[in-house]
Amino acid sequence: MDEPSDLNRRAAARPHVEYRTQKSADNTRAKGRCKDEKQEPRKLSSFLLELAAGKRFCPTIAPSRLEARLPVPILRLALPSPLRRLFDYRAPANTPLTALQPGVRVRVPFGRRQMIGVLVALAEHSDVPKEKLRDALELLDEASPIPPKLFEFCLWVANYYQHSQGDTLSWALPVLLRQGEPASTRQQHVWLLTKDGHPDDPRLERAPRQRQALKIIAQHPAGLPHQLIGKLQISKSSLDALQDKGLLRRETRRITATRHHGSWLLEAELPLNPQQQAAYEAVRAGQGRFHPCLLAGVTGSGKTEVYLQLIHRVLEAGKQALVLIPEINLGPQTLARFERRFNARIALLHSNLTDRERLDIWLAARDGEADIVIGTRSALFTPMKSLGLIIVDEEHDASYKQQDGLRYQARDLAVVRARQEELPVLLGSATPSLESLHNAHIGRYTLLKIGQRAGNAQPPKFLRLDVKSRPLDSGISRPLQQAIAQTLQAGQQVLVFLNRRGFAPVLLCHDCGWIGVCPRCDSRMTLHQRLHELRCHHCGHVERPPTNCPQCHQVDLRPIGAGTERAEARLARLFPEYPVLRIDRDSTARKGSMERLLITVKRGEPCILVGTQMLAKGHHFPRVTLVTILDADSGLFSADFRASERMAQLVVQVAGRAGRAEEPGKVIIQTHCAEHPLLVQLTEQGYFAFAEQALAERRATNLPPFSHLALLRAEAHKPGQAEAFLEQACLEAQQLCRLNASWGHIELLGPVPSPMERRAGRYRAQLLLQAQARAPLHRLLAAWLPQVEQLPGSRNVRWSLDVDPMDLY
DNA sequence: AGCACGCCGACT
DNA sequence: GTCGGCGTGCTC
Repeated sequence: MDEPSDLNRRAAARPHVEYRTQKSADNTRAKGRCKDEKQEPRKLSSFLLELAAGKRFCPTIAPSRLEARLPVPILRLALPSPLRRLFDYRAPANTPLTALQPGVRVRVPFGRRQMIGVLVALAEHSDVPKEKLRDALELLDEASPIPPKLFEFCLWVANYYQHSQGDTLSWALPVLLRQGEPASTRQQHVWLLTKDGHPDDPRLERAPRQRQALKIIAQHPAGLPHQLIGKLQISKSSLDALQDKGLLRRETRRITATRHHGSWLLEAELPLNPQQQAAYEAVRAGQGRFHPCLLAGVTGSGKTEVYLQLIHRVLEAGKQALVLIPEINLGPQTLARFERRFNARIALLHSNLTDRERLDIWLAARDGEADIVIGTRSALFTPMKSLGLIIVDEEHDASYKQQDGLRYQARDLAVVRARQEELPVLLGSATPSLESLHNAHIGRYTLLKIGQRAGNAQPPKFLRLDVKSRPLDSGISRPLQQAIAQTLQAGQQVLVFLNRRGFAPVLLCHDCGWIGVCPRCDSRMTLHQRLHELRCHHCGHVERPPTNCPQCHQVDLRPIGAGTERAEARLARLFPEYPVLRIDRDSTARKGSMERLLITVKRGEPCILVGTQMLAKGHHFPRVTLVTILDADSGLFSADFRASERMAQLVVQVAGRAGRAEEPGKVIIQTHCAEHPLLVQLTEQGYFAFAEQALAERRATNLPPFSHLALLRAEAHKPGQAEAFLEQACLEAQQLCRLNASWGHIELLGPVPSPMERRAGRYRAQLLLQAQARAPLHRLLAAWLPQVEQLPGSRNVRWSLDVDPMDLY
């Protein structure tokens, strides 16, 4: 054999196929089994093995004849359904075996609908009774549209989070691919002159429109894209006529993004300080192998410059970089910075893309036509032809965890993907998560610290302001008011941080004690005074605030506590000569209003910025020299064991907005427990000292990262229903644990009602699983979930499993 | 999840 | 009389 045929080459290149010769390992409870597969002329399995090994090549026998002698293989498909199993189908008639690569999409009948599934495995026969087995309708791809490594990654993810494989693939693939769109780079029609084509052609003397059209097209020697025809006032009929005369031709092209040649750099790289340099060298040293690094750099230490220079090296090596950013509007800002630096094809995946644009980027990245891909957590599922580096910026950010459906943690998965693709991965943050710090401590990640700020910027000074038994005026104590006044008088800006929207979190009747509660949740409604509304922040329920108490009909209804709206109003009265700008989800709801507010701040005149955590992220306020945190206590005494970690991260991130220029910043934290060890640690010795203390507490209480959690949540319309379901599930789990004591110990905590039992009209409960090691937990989950799915109550409750939950609500 | 089937209340 | 409520069952 001289030339390997296309058929043969494809078979040899095929990734490993899970091939089952005997009865499938799962699906064992299927009632019937087909046993009449004896008459097959030869074993399909041996043929497949030879094919996979590239041995079999038979140019004289047409593929159709070859297959005629083989039994029809069974396709095991992942279908977009929450059911945690694969579905078996007979391959469509006359399907060449070589076309059956894992990852190809297959259109199948499912119930009385059609669906598009993804081929996961081939099998010789199925455990499904013959009469139930149906024929697949068609294969949509010649080869897997999804690169084998990414495909494997998706299956890994499905397994880890105990999510349906089909649903996981659905999440990971662009919408258009799930809908059956061809997975090839977009085609484009362009118009070109033929070699005879010339605007001076005598035949056009009496056809001015055609002549004009030809002139325009002549100006585009590379071809004029068809979409521009309308814009340039060229009519379809002129084009037809010109084509008939043989002056014009149409060509179909793949749209390819080509890079302008030359240097990758558009601007000079900044010099790195020794710590930046060390971090840069350390990551570089890991090129081409799995090398997870945690870059812990204080705010303003120039982490981004390290990223940029590392990416530069990746580009020079002819590879691609994947950059994950949190789910706030940092995209445009990041993109702008990258575009200023690099002459490269940079794609930004953001929420406003059309399905078509998303598919185009997906394909471009897959085919190596994008050099850098920037995006939020879902960008982690972008196929990359030759990935060289993954960066997760602000790795501690909560938005990396998806909170519904497939509840994945993109930061953790970035490390998994890097391990699988043998790449360095860089997690960066000024306030690393305790999980990542722990991983660094035990040597799983390389810890890289940048302690100094770039330039001459001074770190801010922290001050704990004890407000015990001091009156709070809309949440603001007298000493704080004085500090604000001084700062404003000195011509500087003040940032007031309060992580609570609205005017007041409670509306109380002073006469009878009535409180405005949400009719659908176990929660109090927040008063929004300007909107004249009582809002539930948990379900979105809105009502008019009453003028009289609904219970005693008196009129003395008082707002208790303070949110940003109240702080803003109070500050505006206290400091009428200075602008007070509020930045939270309510004040920036309208498009562009954030930008307008920021323009005022950037002008640099003294002003007060009041806001929620929106203020803590991304934006820099060089003229802010005083940061005040109105309430740090909620972070110290929450039922949630991660509350203090989040509080510390927020405080440090907010503080990082101040004192970036020459003026040193000051941070004042109002608290009722100024001597709280965590707070003292944080303010006097910094985030890393705090983190050590917090980690020691986690170790002592056996909480993550020193143990591993999974949370089974359930909610139902009737009270008690969710708990009853979880009780059933718990019994199953106990039984599994008893039968498999060798798996290792797993603690079952609950079921208990959720901390806020009723939410949006549903009663919620949860069952927590805690294990010392990952493996026993996952062994249990894998055996348990199929049982939970079968539970009789599972129809009446909405339930979901959260592996590595971020909050226990 | 979807989407059927199936059996009981208020309405053209 | 039927339109439609959500309980139960199934999807290879």
